[in-house]
Amino acid sequence: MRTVTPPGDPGAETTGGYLKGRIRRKDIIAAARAVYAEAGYHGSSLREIAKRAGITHAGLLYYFPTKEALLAAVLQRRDAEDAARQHLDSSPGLDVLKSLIALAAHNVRHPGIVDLYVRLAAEAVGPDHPAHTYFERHYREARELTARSFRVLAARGDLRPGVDPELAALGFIALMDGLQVQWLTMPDEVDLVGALEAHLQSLLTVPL
Amino acid sequence: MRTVTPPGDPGAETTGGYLKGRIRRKDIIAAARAVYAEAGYHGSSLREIAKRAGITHAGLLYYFPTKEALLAAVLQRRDAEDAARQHLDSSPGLDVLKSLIALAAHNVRHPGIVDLYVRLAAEAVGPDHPAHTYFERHYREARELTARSFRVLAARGDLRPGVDPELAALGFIALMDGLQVQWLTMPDEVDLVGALEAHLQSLLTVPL
DNA sequence: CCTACCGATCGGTAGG
DNA sequence: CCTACCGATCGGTAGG
Repeated sequence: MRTVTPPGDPGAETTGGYLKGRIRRKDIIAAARAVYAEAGYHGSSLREIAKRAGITHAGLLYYFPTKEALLAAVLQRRDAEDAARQHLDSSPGLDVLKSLIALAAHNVRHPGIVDLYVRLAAEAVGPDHPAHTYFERHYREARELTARSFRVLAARGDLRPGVDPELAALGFIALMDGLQVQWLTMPDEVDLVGALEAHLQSLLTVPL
Repeated sequence: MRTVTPPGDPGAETTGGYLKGRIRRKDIIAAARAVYAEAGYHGSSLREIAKRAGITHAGLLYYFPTKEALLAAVLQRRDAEDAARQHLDSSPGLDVLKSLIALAAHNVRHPGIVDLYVRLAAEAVGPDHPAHTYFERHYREARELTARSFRVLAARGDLRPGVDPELAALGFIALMDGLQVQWLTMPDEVDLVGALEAHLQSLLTVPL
């Protein structure tokens, strides 16, 4: 065997290169997501990730030259999937808020995604963490899209008087995150979607 | 020197034993809190904690026989401090909710406590984590105390109609947690206390 | 992509 | 409480 394979070009990720390399990269990223979800980023070893992808850890480093490069690829893939799902770049308004709740409902059926997100977000609060900038951007974008949506609702008179769109947006995103932690800790006692709907309804003058 | 020192009796923690040993335990626990806050539990090493406490890691293990025993002591100490502050065991009602917001305001001035809590909670979502049971209990108790408070408000007519006390309680606790993560990630952009007050006000028919 | 290796670090123990 | 050690594991590199 030992056929021609692509170099460990950072930035190429899952696109570009030869077919075999693209498949390997996809497998490695999938394995990394699973292990990060179970053990966080710092708690994960390249050897464990590589084993699940069916190669050695030195082989993994052929495709992703450092541990951080692999994390970057995982985060990039998450963004690509979110964008592909297209729920979030519709025009601001009630639909955006509903699609955020739909995203939460989707996540409840895919606990691994929630695990990955919750663990990485908590690890990345420190400014030195390699995912810190990613989460700053992620939170800022989510908050601004949500704030715009609340402003649209306010202009229509659908927002309960006295509700500040910026604070409501901050709270809505925070509520999603906090609910995920409690839900992961005790899935049977936490109605994630119900709590989100109840919260949103309490901010509106119109039924959901 | 080498004077008589207490054995590594698990359960004794900071009470009991000789004075010197109690002081050492306190120092070690304080160092552990700081390191956990920076690196999480799994990311912390006994050597780093011991160094900050001014001993070797083998010396630390004389007082706390395993890494897990030290974590248990840290969690136990947190509960003791919360109980000593007595904010939380007043009778259910608006005062409890206000004191939770006051606790958040207190935490904003002590980021290390928030860091410790956020990191450990995220790590402990897995049922195998040594702090998992602690956080299950913690969440359940916080949620129940809050739910009781909302029920008291509802009976008085101070709760906005349509608000379910159980879901509101779940949401209030989750909001606190989620806000803490965003606040740690970008302190300048997040008004933690303002968002909590705005949220609580939106659930009430009376001014805060 | 693998084998084989490196230096560093880990939690824990032996023995005083 | 320390010195000295153990086996295990880590990310990364050399060299094919």
